[in-house]
Amino acid sequence: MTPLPESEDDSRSVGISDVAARAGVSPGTVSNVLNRPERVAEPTRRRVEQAVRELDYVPNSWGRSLRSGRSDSVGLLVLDVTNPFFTEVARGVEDVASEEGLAVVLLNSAERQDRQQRSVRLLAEQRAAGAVVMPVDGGVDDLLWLRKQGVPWVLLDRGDVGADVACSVAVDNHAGGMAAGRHLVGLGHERVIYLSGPSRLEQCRARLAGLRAALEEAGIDPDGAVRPVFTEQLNAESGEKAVEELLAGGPKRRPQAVFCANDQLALGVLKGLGGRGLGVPQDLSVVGYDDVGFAGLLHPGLTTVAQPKYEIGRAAMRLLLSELNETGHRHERLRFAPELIVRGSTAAYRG
Amino acid sequence: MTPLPESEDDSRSVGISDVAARAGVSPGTVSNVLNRPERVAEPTRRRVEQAVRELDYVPNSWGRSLRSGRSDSVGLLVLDVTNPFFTEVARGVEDVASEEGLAVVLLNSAERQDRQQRSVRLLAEQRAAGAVVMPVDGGVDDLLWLRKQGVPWVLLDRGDVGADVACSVAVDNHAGGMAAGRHLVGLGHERVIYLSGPSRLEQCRARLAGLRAALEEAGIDPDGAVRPVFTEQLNAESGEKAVEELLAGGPKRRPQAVFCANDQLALGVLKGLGGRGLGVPQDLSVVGYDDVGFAGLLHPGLTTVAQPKYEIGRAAMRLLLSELNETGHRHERLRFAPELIVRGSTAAYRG
DNA sequence: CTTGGCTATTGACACGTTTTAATCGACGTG
DNA sequence: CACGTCGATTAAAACGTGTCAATAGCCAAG
Repeated sequence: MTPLPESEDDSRSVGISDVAARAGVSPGTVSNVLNRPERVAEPTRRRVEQAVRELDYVPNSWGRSLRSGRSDSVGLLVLDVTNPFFTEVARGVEDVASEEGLAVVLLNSAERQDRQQRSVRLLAEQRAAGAVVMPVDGGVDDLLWLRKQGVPWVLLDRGDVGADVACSVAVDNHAGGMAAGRHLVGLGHERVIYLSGPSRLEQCRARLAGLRAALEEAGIDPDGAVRPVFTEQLNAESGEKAVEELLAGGPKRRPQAVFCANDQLALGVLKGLGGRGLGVPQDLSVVGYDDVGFAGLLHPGLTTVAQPKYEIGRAAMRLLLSELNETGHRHERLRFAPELIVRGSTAAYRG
Repeated sequence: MTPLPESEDDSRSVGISDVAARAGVSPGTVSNVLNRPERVAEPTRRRVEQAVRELDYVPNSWGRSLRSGRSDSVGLLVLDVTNPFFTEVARGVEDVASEEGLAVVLLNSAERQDRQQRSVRLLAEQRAAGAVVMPVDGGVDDLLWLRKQGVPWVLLDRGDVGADVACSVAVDNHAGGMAAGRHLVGLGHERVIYLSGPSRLEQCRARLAGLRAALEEAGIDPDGAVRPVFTEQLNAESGEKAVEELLAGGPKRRPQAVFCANDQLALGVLKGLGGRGLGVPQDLSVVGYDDVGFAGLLHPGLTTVAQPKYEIGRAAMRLLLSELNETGHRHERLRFAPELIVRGSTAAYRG
């Protein structure tokens, strides 16, 4: 049996000089035809392009980057790949990057400091062009080191870090908490629980502050009216588990509303309340945060504070691009406004 | 004012030869100390390590890869970053890769052929060590080209492609459809709608076939009993929109159960039914597929066919690793078994 | 015919590493 | 003392590309 006349790439991969040889020109010319086609005369360019096609040549980006000192991939460091908030952001980042011909390396810190450190190290070794980062809540020392290594980054969803350190894009969490608070006050609720994530998260604290500000604004003493309850994680299991604590104190002291730092938490709360025979919104109003995909599809629909997730991702990537391109760059703080979306899970207090 | 005695990295990035100079050895020795420490004598090794620390040297992976011909990053090409099924898989892939010191480049084809092609091209240019791929349903020509370029890959969630082409890991969709079917038959349902995604998706077709097989097994003619309804996409919006068609034909011909190809679809269906005043499971049973996070937290809980998403990801990455390491590699087909999870959304038919 | 100017192309080097073969020094053995 | 051996280190050659100064070719002007 004679082997099929396969194409001739059985050898090691084909390099720029192979193409040059085939087209009867020098490697430098091939490089020019690839990178600055205007500098090379029409007929030679056509010959080279033909050779590229015939040999199925694909340039080696290591060599390119090594020589030019420029990489065309950026990092995206998130806290949790499985969180719908982050994936929506990731989609935004990816879309803009891909428009620009940049590849996105997704890194998942799983909210652990050591994994963040490893990821940062990797970005430095890869000499990534830049990164979009949602840091774990410890210090930003890793990140500062990364910038000193020549990899700039944009901060995502951390409103507390100043513009002296880096560009950042975030949503005004205080305003979000306030919007939720005003809504609840408007419905007549005066005894509300704030179901927070871990207290170390700046986002959680800012939302609480907003909620309290809304009550104060209405002449209600926030210390008496809002009780914060902290959970270990921002997921549904934590929310469901917290229900017991929410209801502690018996029916007389039962809260009139629960404002959750997260839709996942709210989901767990809804589940837990349902299991205990409490109706939403008849017995209790529930407000979430984020407006993730399922929020509008629950029954009742979840009233929640929406964040422009996809747009956040796009904006962060754009900020990074401008930092990469502009020569005299000044850091910029971008703040989006959250939007309250009223659905069926909140109703007037029937006192 | 004298400037602070900053560390001396104001110059361009520090290379291996800088370290060598500082430690009073040759670059080769530094390389050895980094890669094969046993070959270098104790005192020199210590000197070099010290110099590395003092200069804060971080090796440049381009140079390394260029020379050694080996990359330490693998691609993960998914159909939709925002789909919880994929993100869970991604987490599995990432975890195994990170154990092995490999970086994962996440690429999103958004189910579009052109974006898949671009991604494949990128992997070739980057000379990725390998890839885990969930291809769009067109042909696998792009992928075959990629392998010819020297980048091996493992197929994910596509049961129809043979082991002659590549390793693959998937879940037995036929068995999953059958499990759902048997469950519904056991509850007495004999008029069920299969709410499929696009008919071109092999997964959707296989699940339908399984459903039909279960009915046939019970002595019911599948052609009369199950009506397939196709949607454009596998998301909640499509599911909600499809409700109208599900109910077409009036209350007399109303289906007794709906089996959805996807939990997102099922979510939309639940929402749509609720809006029309139909109760689940009293008026209609609903079954989903995947068992994504919110499935158990809905009210009622969604009966669904669970897939070991995280394990799939891990297995795929392991398969890829073995292909990278083994010399004489033979492609392997790995098949996971789905598991039916019965919750509140299904009940016996009250005829 | 010579000179100058312009364009298209070419060599050669640099990028930061790894790796191989060669060198060096020291030490034990005949 | 000569010789071989062995371990530690080094010098130099790759890897595939981009860039830049230099060159060849060509035409028009002097």
